[in-house]
Amino acid sequence: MGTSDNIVRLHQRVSCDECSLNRFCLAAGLDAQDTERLSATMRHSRPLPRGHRLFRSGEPLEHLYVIKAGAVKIYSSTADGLEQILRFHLPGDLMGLDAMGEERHMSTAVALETTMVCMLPWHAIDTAMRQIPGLQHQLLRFVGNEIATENERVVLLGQRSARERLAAFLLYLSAQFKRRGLSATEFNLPMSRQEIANYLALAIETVSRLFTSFQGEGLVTIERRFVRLESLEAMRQTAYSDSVSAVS
Amino acid sequence: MGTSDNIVRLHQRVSCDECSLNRFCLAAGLDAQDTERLSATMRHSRPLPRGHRLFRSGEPLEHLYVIKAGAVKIYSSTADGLEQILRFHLPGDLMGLDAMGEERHMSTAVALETTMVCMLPWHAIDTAMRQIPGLQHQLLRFVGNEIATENERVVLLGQRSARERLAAFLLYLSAQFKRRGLSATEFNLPMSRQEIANYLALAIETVSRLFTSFQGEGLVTIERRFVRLESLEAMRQTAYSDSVSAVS
DNA sequence: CGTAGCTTTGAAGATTTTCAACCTTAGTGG
DNA sequence: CCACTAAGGTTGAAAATCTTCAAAGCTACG
Repeated sequence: MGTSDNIVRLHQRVSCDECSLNRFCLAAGLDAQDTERLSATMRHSRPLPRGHRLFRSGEPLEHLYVIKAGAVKIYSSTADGLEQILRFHLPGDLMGLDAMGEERHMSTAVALETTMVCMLPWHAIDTAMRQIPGLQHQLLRFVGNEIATENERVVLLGQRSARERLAAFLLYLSAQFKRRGLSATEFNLPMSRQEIANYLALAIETVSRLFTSFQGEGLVTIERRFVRLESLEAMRQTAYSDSVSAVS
Repeated sequence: MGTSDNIVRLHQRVSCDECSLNRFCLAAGLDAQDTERLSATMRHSRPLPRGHRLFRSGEPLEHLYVIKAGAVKIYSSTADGLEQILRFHLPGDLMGLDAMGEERHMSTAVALETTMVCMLPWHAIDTAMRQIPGLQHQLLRFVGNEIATENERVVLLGQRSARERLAAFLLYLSAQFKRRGLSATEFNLPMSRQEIANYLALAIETVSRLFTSFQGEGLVTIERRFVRLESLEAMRQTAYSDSVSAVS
């Protein structure tokens, strides 16, 4: 038990039309020829094991990555060796955009589970952009959304209690899975408690206790990495107004 | 006393070559004609009073703004009315980039003191980008840097204590002023205690106490909004390793 | 079956917030 | 010119939240 039948595991393969082509080219209004030209430069990774590093802080920007299957964490390391997870990525997500400022990665990307990616050479994108006006526009949109997401993250860390943060995190995952056609209420966490804690800027024990507490209130059912949200509405209550004590 | 002679106030006018033209066009390698064409679309605001709103969350993206003089805070409002200041901007800074994703502002910009800005119509930039390859490249660099800055902010909120955050904030301001040719060790805070507290995700009382404490340790001299950093090195110690008790 | 790694739980402790009061400064009107 | 007021800032004490330390439990894997 734990993993229900209707839960599709993340590492099932997603067709590649779904990733680069669709999100990049078609949305940018490219014609078939342009799409073909760009996708020819694209390389596909073999399955990468848990812990595999896609890129590392400081390295020059060589590729953008689109996840085909699996999950990835992006983290930043401070001078004194502390790590802060900045975001998690799921299939379909584009990674590496934050390197565009300096053409150098400012963060490190590591696979959380067996992961496959498409690699788009940056120089190919760079030259394609000069010829295809829609592409750069699309890219700016992506980056703009990235900033908006980061902003929400600062609000989360700045304004929300531990309880609210964890609830918001579960809702965030729920929305991500739903967008990918998976269950919004039942899923497996791709990351460890330690990684959740780090992401939410909490101690691992705090996360553990909150999970227990959520379960006690009937908000969720949790079994190791399996999560079932018993009520999205109650979870929203918890995420956005802890002051109004969350009764079922 | 408080305001020394050698401290140039922010609201002294910065020449406009300094803002849009320089940062945007010249850096993008545009020729004189292109630069001229783009700068012709640019509008200059009259001095805006403290509290003036430049743009508001939800509004469609109409302009990018470059600060000529003054200071601006960017904040995001949550559904339940809480505000989180995302960043402060000083003369020369470009604002509005985070609206590119949805072509709609996701945050609100308000003048902290009397402020003057250049307004660049987004449609002009958008069309110019299609013709001038260097421009979009430059824009992507800007946005990339914005993401890198946001990342650092998440690390600050996630990994640093109140003490470390405030020290890092003072060093951040110091660097900003230095970059603008002003004193790195003596300046006036453009924002209130409340705004500092909100930015650092702390209670206003905590900020106040820390200022007092810093002063007691001889790290700074503070008088209302005037700040003198007595030792940048000691302040760095405080910002990055509070564990090693900060002795002069 | 045993070990290693991750997770949970409890108790004590630290940091930060909240509440409440007071102080200071700048602006206002008598 | 001076007192008054409002806004912002400081300080102290109590309380809450979250973390740390320590130990034990569980699961997966060899």
